Amino acid sequence: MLGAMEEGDELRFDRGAETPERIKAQLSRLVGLTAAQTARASSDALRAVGAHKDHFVVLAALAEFGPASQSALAGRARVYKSDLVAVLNELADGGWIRRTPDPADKRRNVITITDSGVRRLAELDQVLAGVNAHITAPLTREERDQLFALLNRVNTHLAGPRFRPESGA
Amino acid sequence: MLGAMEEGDELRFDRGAETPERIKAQLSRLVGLTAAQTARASSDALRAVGAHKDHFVVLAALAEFGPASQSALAGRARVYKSDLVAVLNELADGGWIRRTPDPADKRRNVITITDSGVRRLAELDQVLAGVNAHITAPLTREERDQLFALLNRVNTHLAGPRFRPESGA
DNA sequence: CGAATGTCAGGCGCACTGACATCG
DNA sequence: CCGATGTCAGTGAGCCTGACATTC
Repeated sequence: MLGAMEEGDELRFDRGAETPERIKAQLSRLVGLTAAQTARASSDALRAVGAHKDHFVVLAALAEFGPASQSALAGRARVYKSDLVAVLNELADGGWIRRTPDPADKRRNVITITDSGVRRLAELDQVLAGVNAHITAPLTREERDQLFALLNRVNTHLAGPRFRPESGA
Repeated sequence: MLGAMEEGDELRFDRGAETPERIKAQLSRLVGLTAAQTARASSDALRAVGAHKDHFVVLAALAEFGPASQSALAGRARVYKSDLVAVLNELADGGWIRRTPDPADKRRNVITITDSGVRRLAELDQVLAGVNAHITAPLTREERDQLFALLNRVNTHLAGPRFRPESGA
């Protein structure tokens, strides 16, 4: 109750930013919840150059694996095929990919990355590298590598189960 | 043109099977984007017990700093005051907090955590500890501590600028 | 008067589901 | 017929902005 609180001056800290140390500590115990913060930084930076996360991921998947059908692409880039449609539209509008019907299977489109798409990918890659640099500014080089290594393992571990952008399921 | 894409590769991932290594590597170079994955895990787990992230954060802020006005609470818990209203309604419905008008300042409400609120907080804490355990399963204890320490620093670094749930701060 | 407080109404982006026509 | 493919429509939570009445 109010017992713990002494005549209303407890509520008098209106100006800024006390640092809730313990809350922050608890929060960063949550890998996930802390994460949201940093996720914004990436998507903000991408938005600044007119892209989304999916643009990057899809272009990367194309660059690595070559042309693919949309559903294959969805699986690789871990994007829902329903969302992929819009992403591909945008990428096609930018001239970064080409979407051509597959003559061998009329249900499919073959998605190909273009030369400017490769350049676009490099651009986005650089943007994201900048974001990472900013995010990890207080860390030393070794610590940064360490962090990425750890996140990579966590990520790999989580990737297996749990995610199925409408594969067979 | 279809050369790079073979047949049954599609979406078969029993144990991270068709996991695009380089994409994953690129993704986890993005602290932020990797983050989104893990964030889901936390909010899913919280939803399973009928809570959101904000429930946890707000209760934690109350437990640590004691009773507070809504705007002070918003600043501490880093929640928008507009969203806080609904959160407090839910927490009040659960009997976890009490919202009483401040006699000294009729604009304000004094938010107090109840005994069952403290218990609720412990419950949520445990839920999240479980999530963390799951997320960081492949890591050793030292690595896990290391990861949290690094994230904590990153978090602290990012917390300063960029965020101001309208407490003017 | 200007500033703060709580509240409500909405917006935007993102992960996700479901249905549907078409084709193999 | 069964299943895969691409597409569209729509949900729901999260983060965020803006306005507004009341009180200081």
